[in-house]
Amino acid sequence: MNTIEDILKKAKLNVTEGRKNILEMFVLGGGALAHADIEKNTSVSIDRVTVYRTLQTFVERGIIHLIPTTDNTILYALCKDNCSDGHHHDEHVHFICITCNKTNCLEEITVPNIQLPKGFKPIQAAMIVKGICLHCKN
Amino acid sequence: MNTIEDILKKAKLNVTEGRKNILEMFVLGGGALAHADIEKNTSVSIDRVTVYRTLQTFVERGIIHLIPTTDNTILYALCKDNCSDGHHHDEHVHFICITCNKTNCLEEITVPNIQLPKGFKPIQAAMIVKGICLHCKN
DNA sequence: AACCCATTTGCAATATCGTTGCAACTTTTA
DNA sequence: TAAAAGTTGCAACGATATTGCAAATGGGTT
Ligand SMILES: [Mn+2]
Ligand SMILES: [Mn+2]
Ligand SMILES: [Zn+2]
Ligand SMILES: [Zn+2]
Repeated sequence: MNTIEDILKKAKLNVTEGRKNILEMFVLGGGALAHADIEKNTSVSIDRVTVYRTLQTFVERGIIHLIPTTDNTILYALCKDNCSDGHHHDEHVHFICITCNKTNCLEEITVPNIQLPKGFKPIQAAMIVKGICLHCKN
Repeated sequence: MNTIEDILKKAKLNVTEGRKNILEMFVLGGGALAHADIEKNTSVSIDRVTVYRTLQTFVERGIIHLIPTTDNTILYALCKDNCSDGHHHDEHVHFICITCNKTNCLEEITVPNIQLPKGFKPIQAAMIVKGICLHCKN
């Protein structure tokens, strides 16, 4: 039935108006969101602090993940199903459109392995590509 | 003769105590630095605002470059010689050691090209690798 | 439905971070 | 050495983020 509530329950979180609202923005909107996007656009009014705490909780429970950015803003996007609790599996490439300024998770593109200098041991890698997105081309 | 002053002069900047001090930290230290590192460790006391403005100026003149991070902190490192004015050529991989917490520019490793989904046009790419660095291994 | 208890929320206070305008000071150049 | 240009520090401000605590809400029970 209701996807939004299911996600919250699966994460063992109480289903509250605020959480439903915020999660809905991720599920329906599709793209990446910043704290400010959420604070401004929720239908119900939600306190700033609650937004911070909700995002933090969602990250901890594997509902959303932080997106690396090149301009030190903080962005979040929905995780895939197999993320949970403290364990994320979001090693995909992120694409930032310089026209519409939206950030897309390219779930199907994984970060390539590269050859590091001798002595460096890689554990995790992130890749951010900037360019023109599908909708903004031509 | 004095490398520090040369770099400043080449960038058409006045040679001041503050700038010499900050630039020296980059040249001697070798690694990446955050605003806070600089504010705390300069031998002469330099105002917060001046540090901000100095870093900004150095970036504009191609002396240092911003380093992308995954935790939305802002880091800077020395540019290679061929960066100047507003034109940077720092598309190398950055390595963050999870032990010593230092960030290294891997100047010789360029960010690999990848195949994006149809319709996405790449313009610039960044890659950040986390792991254990040369000095912290074993 | 009324209750209890754990969880969640909002508010106020506080901390950190970064920017701007302006007057005083320093560096460069003549 | 004096004028002009460039740079700095201070104070004020704005944005962003964190914490403690009391009030409100949600989930489970009777
Ligand atoms: Mn993603
Ligand atoms: Mn670098
Ligand atoms: Zn776009
Ligand atoms: Zn290390």
